[in-house]
Amino acid sequence: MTTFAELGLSPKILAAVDAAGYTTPTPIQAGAIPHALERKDVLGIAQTGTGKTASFVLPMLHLLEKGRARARMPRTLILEPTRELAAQVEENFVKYGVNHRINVALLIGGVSFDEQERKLERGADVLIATPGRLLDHFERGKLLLTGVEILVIDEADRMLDMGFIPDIERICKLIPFTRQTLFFSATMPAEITKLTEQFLHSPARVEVAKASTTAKTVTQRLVKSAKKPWDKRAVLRDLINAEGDELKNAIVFCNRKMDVSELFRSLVKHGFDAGALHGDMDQRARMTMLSNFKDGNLRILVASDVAARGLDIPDVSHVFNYDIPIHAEDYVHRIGRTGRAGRSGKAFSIITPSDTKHLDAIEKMIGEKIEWLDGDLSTLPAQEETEDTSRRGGRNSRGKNGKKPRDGKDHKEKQTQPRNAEEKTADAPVVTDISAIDAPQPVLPDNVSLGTVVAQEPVRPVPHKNGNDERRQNHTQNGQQNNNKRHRRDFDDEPSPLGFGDDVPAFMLIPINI
DNA sequence: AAAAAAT
Repeated sequence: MTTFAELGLSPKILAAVDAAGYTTPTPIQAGAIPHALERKDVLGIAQTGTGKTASFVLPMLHLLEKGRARARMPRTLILEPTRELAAQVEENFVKYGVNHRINVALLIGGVSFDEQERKLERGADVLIATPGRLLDHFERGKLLLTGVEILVIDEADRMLDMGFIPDIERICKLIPFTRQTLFFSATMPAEITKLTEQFLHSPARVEVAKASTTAKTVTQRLVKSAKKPWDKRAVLRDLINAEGDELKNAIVFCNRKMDVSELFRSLVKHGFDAGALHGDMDQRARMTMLSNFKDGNLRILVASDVAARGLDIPDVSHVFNYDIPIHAEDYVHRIGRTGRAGRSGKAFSIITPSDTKHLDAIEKMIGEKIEWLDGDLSTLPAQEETEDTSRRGGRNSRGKNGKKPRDGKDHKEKQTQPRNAEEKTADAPVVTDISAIDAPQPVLPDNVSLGTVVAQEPVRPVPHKNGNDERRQNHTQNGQQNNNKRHRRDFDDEPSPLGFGDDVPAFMLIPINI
């Protein structure tokens, strides 16, 4: 079996790898590193969790040992689809670069430009960036890409999903033809193949066996539930409680950011050690949540698919699909967060009657039927509910009289009853303001989870620019860094209006059909 | 039925 020493890496790097506790390269590392050291282009086809990051970080460190960076002219560039992934790659440079003197700059959105600019000015050996912020710096003239010797494009298929390909093409064209390109993708759809033909020069193709779609070490179960949020939340709480001490830490996936916030607040209210992670949260809160979870200071992380792929969170004991993913491949990515490195893991998916289509697609894709934990949907107690009130009725009632739905009679008994029952059991510290999730947070001691701290230190409201505003609105501590794309309601223990509440402008009540 | 990413 190959060792790292045989790959041709410098002594400094070997020492760092050794110190990090690694002795044997993974297949993608053994395959890609020698080619990368020969300055050849590499096309790496590998899933996350295969040691892909080190397969470009290590040879990059080797090649950076000669020469120095000049101001505003980074020597290497790594493109990542999400901010968390970019930050994770930076951590790898810290880990493997302990014996090197290299400047690394992380260019991601959601944080201030100043420090990023300072690092560019000082001369960066390695630039790790998400496409948007990189182009932003470029357009501001803070950055010259003409000195880039190595370009890494990571998670290319995900970049495609996210609509980044035009940005990637643009960035590639700004970098000299003579560069070396290391290109990684988990899958090779036609668009990605086209991109590699365009930007790679006779690449060495390194493909590692696709980790069997769902690791054998993961126990998968389906759990039936009625479709109302409070039903699903109760099912989830029962599941978590039933797992007891076996559940060391868990990621709970929701399909929508709003549901992440809602479920997070509900779990905290019910006394669970929970945190939230989604793309509309303030960047600092995102980072804090993730690092607390990684460090074991947070037991349950409720997340959108921002956490589904690539994030290196070792040793997650449980994954819950609070919502079954809409795209079958996301199921594999999500449950792949557990059962890593041969450890055992459990993945529970909550299934409601309207989820059967997506479930079928998932089972078809993974080529197996997933077992039900406690009887399939046919054993679900009948719901006397029909189409009427829950969605359309509720919305119309608000539209017509402009009242909050909780005041009206439109809500059935059935709907308010269980919700109240749930609320009564609340005994945990309560997060008093939704902006606590979305606004900048004070720096927290490492051993304190964000969920707990925000309960003690609610974010103070800041007056609106116009001063006279009594309506609820988003507030941040200093007016900057508001990533919210839509109005967020305050957290007040009650179902509250999602829109303007009582202040709906007349024109907004005109029905539209698009 | 969504999420992600520049502001």
